[in-house]
Amino acid sequence: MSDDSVIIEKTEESGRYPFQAIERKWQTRWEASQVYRTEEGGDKPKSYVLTMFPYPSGSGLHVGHCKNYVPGDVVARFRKMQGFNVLHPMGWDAFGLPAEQDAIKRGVNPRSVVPQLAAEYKRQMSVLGLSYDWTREINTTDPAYYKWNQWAFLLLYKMGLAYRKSAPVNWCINESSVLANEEVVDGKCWRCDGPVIKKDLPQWNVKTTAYADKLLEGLDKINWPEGIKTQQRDWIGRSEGAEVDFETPIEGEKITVFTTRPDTLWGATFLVLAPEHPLVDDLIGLGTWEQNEAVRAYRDAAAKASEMDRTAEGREKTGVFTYSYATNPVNGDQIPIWIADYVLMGYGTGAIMAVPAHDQRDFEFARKFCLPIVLVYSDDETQTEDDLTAALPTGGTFRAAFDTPFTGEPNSKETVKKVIRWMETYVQSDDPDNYYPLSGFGRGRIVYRLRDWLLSRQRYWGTPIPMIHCPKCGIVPVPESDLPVVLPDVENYKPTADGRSPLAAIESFVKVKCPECGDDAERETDTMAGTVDSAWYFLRYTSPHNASAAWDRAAADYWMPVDMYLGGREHAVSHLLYCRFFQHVFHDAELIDADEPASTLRNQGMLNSLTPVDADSDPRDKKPIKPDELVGFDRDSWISRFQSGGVFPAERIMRDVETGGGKTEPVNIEFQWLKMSKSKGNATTPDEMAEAYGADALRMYVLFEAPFEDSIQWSEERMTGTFRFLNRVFDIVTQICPAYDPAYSKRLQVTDLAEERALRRKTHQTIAKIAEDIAELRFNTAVSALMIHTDALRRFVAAHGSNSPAAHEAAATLVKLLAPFAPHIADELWERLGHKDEFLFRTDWPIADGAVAAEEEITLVVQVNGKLRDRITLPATADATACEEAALRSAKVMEELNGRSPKKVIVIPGKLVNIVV
RNA sequence: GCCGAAGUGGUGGAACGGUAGACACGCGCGCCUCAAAAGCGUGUGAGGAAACUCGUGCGGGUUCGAGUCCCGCCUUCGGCACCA
Repeated sequence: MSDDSVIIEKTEESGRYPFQAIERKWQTRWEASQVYRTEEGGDKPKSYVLTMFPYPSGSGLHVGHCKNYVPGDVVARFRKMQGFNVLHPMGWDAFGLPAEQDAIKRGVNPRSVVPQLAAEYKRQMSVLGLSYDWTREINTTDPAYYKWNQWAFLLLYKMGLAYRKSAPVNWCINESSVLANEEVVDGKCWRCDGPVIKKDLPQWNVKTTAYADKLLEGLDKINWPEGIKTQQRDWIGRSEGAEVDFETPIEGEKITVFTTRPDTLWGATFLVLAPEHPLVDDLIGLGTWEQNEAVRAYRDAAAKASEMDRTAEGREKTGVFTYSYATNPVNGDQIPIWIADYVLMGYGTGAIMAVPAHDQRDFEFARKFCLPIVLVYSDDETQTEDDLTAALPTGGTFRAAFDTPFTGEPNSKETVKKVIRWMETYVQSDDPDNYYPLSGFGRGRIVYRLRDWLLSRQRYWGTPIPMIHCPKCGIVPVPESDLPVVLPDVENYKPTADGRSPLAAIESFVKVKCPECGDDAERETDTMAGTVDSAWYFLRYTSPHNASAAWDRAAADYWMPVDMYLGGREHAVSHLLYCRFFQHVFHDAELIDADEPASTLRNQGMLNSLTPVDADSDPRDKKPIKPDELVGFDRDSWISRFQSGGVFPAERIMRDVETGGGKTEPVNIEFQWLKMSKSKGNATTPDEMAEAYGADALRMYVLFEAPFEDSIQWSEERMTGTFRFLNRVFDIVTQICPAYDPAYSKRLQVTDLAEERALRRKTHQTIAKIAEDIAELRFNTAVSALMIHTDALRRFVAAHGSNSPAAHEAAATLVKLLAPFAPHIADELWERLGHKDEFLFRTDWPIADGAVAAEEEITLVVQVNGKLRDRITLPATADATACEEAALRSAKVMEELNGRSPKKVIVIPGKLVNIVV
């Protein structure tokens, strides 16, 4: 390593430390010596630090990515120095639409683009000094990776968790692609904002619903942010209630509804079916031709309407009567059957009993269509339905009018349970005058809002689903020994007109022999959703090169679960739910010990950039304008102009795509803090910042500027703070270097010099403080503590010179504590202190000596009636009595008391005395 | 509408129920310099000459003591939204 021991001197004229040379030098050395290779085994504890892996796009990294990657890097480096075996890997989540769309646009195969993009990301990550073990790099588009997606799919299939079903799906017209529910935002496609309609296609689904309860229970034992847990609970949406059967005029067909309020059955005055309900067709035909046409028209309109139209805010209830009636099982009433789109086929049974007196939606529907309203609960028996202006979901007692065992019961969960028990056992009566149902017309049931995971995509750039359709044998899984089913090259990336994936057009891919009968068969042409790739990638990192299994059992059991998982809040219910599902499935299949993927999860904040936007665009979502589209754009002066005078006019260049020429048109400009992204034109690259201030200063800036979970308002100006700090560190440590004795600890002893003791105290307090702060992800206060410590050292050296072992201890400790945050300058200064051929990554975290860290004196705060009146310095040994006496002796207190005697004295020894008069 | 997070100087932000504003940006003054930049030192919540007083979105409460805990509002930002 001595071959490149470049002597780097501070460039005198600039007054800045030579960060560029230092960073290049150490990045080269780290790479050459493979310092970040994961170590396993020994008797060290393990720590798996994982940052969500990126989708490598063509625009590369910007400084906003530092908000994700730098904190993880600090934790990984810290744990390593603390003596853990650390797994800190990185990879590429590279399947999916953006690469494919780019391919369509530019006519290139994503297969050839992904490695270039990944290489560029990797280069930029190295510029930032991130300590990834690149020998464990994974790429989801590598057949050696997605082979195991296919293996996992076959496992789900064998476990009965994967099934094919023709179902209405979200279909984005623009992208000609199926979307998962969470990919539909406000009824529009999350990616292109295009309209989303319902379309019937045979789809592969996975029974996540079978794991609903396990996914709920698992939340209780993991240390994840409460907000994420709440979102997952809401998404799963467990709801306890009952199914109730209603007889219909159609022979042998019942309508089963789901209700959370079976206790209000006596108030059910009509039924409502979802337009897609299978019985709708049978019910049509019982009315006149015109009537049936109206029902048909309504159903067809509902099918065509986009999700946005159907769920639009404050929308008036719509619906249509089927001219059929069902029988209310508790009283034999014939109640009308309606169809309305506020009832959703995907939830419960797709049918409800409407109880307008106690449900607001049913109430609105009943009032609009003049349907009867019957109160089941009321405050008194004289209350009538006519007075109602809104439904009464709570309150009141069960009315006497219904001749049930429930008269007088409160409107409560207990009553609901009683009714369910009664329903399940209710038997027919002999009394011919009363209508009584057959026994068991209803039963308790739990339903979930969670729907099964739709993972078919009619797209090219994804993992082929390893299934074969045989005319004789039906659906046959590809034998495991034939995996991977390799994604072939393709000429055309667009889906076929019938909605099948581009793979359907490749005969050599589609044509296959059935593994069971050997006859001609066809391959499945759907590919998997990208969320499959990320649902188990953390397991692959534990043994990324294993060719015979998705993971090595021993390695996975050693590293799992992830100890610290860092990523954005936007994955709350998609990725973070699916990866938990996979982990539970693998656990149940006895393939892994851990049943949860990550014991601790934390969400970092965003990094926002002050961005010029079109002031006249949609106020909730103002359109950013790229700087190069604005005539005479000057960031600083435009921002100050906006801040002093608000919106102002400018000229925007409208490029003509065909001719390449441009004309301008007027636009009103304002500035908004928007999440940094290349597509908005508001991004700054880490390369620029590393060039101007160094990666270390950039790292420290994103750590220092705001708490980990908060957003940062990007400001290059403010980065000067951490940059100046690193310069001061460089100056003071290099100043100490000539006198520095690496064996300083032998010379450390109890000293008469108070300043020396104070410096050592600060050193040891800082060690403890930084360790605590990193463990809690409080990087901003950790950086602050480093600044305070550096300042203490500088003052000490200014006053007492650099010969003191206390100063050497402070300097060496400072460099070590700095290492997780600013690894380049730390390694450089460590070397300059004489520790040749060492990497701080491989050294030990300093140990705080509690005795040295203990304060000698305390500042006693003296309050009178809770107001600060005096501060007294006392020896740290002062006990409660000494504190109280000192406080009462205080001249300021005597003046304040003015002869009055204290009523009460509160003493917190060593801290505070409060005298109450 | 429901759920979640948060409101502290000119700015980003500190603060186990115990000195509000650590640390930093900006700004003022001083040193260095022919001058500037950089750097170093120093000051910087508001009012006041000072002693002091007032100050953590608003209104109550608990407490010897509240930015912190409780109740009710207001505002901002996320997420969900006819889920029977």
